[in-house]
Amino acid sequence: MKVTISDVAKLAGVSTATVSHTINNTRYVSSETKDKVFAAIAQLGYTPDASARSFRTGKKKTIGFIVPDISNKFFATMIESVETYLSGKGYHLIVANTKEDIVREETNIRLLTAGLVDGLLLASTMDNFQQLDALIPPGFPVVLVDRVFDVKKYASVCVSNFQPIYRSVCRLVGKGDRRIGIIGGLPRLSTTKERISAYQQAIVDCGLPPEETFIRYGDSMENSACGCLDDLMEQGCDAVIVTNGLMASEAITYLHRRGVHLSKDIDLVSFVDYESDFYELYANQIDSIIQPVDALGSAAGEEILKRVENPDTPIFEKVLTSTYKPYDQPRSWNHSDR
Amino acid sequence: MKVTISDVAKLAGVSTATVSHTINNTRYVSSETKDKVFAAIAQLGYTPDASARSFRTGKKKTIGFIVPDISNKFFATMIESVETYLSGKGYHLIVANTKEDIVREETNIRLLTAGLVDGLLLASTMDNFQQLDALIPPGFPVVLVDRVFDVKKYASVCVSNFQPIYRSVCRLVGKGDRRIGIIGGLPRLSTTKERISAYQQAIVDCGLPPEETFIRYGDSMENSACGCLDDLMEQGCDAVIVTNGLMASEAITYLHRRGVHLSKDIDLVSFVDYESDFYELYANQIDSIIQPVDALGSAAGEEILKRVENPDTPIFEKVLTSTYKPYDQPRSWNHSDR
DNA sequence: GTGAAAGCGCTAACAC
DNA sequence: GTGTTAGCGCTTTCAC
Repeated sequence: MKVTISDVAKLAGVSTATVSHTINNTRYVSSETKDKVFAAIAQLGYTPDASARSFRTGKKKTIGFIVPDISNKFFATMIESVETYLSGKGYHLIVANTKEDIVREETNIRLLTAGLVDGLLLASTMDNFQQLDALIPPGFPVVLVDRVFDVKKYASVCVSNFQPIYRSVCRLVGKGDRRIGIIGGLPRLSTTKERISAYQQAIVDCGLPPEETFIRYGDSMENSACGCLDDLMEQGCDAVIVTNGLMASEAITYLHRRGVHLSKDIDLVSFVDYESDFYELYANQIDSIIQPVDALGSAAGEEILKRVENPDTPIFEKVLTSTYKPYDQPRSWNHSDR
Repeated sequence: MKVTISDVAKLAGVSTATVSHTINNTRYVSSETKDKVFAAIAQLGYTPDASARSFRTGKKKTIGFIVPDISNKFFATMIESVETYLSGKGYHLIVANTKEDIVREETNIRLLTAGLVDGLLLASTMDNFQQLDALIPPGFPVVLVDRVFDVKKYASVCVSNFQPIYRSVCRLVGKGDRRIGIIGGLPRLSTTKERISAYQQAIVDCGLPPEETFIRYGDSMENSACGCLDDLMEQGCDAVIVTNGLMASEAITYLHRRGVHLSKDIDLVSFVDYESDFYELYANQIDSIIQPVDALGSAAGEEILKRVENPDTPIFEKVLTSTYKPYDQPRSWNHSDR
């Protein structure tokens, strides 16, 4: 049978209040009493019931994290770092995976916010902010991660998308490339939009003719990059920018199989997932944009806990910067590049 | 303010019992009453509080899954498939990541079983069964996943490890290789032990001299394979078996960088993570052992729910089989190979 | 066909 | 320094 706090109290010869306070260090208890309580706990093998506790306090000590694709190393690594951060603070993490499916996301938001978690980290696959907003109970702590919205109602933690893509284009142009294509993720995502618009602006700024057909969109998941790549190569692109690590691996694999040589036959720039094997293998043949995944994760953890513990924390966007790693540092100026 | 079941009852002009039964379809309610209740629910925007509910019923509708390494695609994919299975049955999944750390595993087992989840899926990094067993509350539903123990106290879902490794050795020998090395994962894991012993037995059966130094162990995580590989190559191995997909990617990358050609300079056999890019890229140069990850995941989900819903379900081991994919099908017999 | 009411195990006033 | 006790929101017996 389940052993409860009153069993402990009875055996220790004290009240349940004392047992509770002893366990939680929440008011003074004399050391003799403490000893008795702990002895009773040990003897009975008592473990406080987490659901009774969270029911009573309203605190679950759990954060939900809704990710679009757990098998994408970018998110897997982030989950890892969020979890490490949270568990250091005594919190748990519930992960839900939407596979970039809006309906799955809706379901999960509803379920998680209905008393399962204290706060929500959300890398949303939605594009309609109203739709999202309607699902969040008023006042519920939410931090958007990686993907944001125009309406700045929720705090967010993300990575600057504009600068590295802009720079990519400039470098490619400087290298002599004139037909520069780009493969984006799902068009509805803020990350995709930002990256594409950085590309467009850079193309114009560099004096190249804008070609709508050089912009191709994948689905941000596996097995969507090759078609785009085919398409761009058919159009005679001499350089391609890939805006997501998963699609980049695919692109590299595909080019390799087709016997296309990186940086000789075609220039590639890509977001890469740090420490992934592909990064190691091709780091010297492509420009890499390395996102600070671990930092993103802990920042996300930090922000959501702030808001769980103090709901009045002001809204703001935290923007981290990626590292741009040119594959072949050109003769450099005397001063730093960044 | 929070809207509760009695607010709904009041507005609908019925009792809380009726509201509860209406929501849960748990006894007959006339359709007029139902209508009133649903109208009130809609009007107030009522959502039943999950923690009150699970406190009351003792059911959390949540399963915990403790994995050793979430950034390993094998486990990431499995999480995905477990979650898909569970959410179809109205259950949630809490994932905890141990990074192959026994202490983190202990902490997580304790936390999850203390009222957070109804059942536990466990891909344990422990080797001492007693230590594990002591952490599980008596009667708590547990299913071991991928990694098992000699003592068959808990149900398990895993993949046959012996046969594919044994076959690997035989094929390599048939190809003419005589110095066959193997890189295992953490030595304490059942998967590693089974694979190594399959290797040893096959070596002996094929009449090769057993060489202890041809057996090397990584840590089942990233960045541990290269050292082992170096070592084996220094010893003049002409073939290497890698027993885990993550380490295989590394091995391939590393060989590539060192300019060693697969299947020419060295033969490689490896567990690969299906659909990973490396698989695509090198499938035609190495023998691959493909584990049925999705099937593992749904089997794990199925088994744990069975046990959550009926604690008396008999213990048994479910063993799935991997697909062995020779890289270069030799002229084959008329009948099937398997 | 529906209501009243007793708790589930715990925490936290409030009281002494 | 410790005890008493009122609920948290829900489900579910028992009663009508």
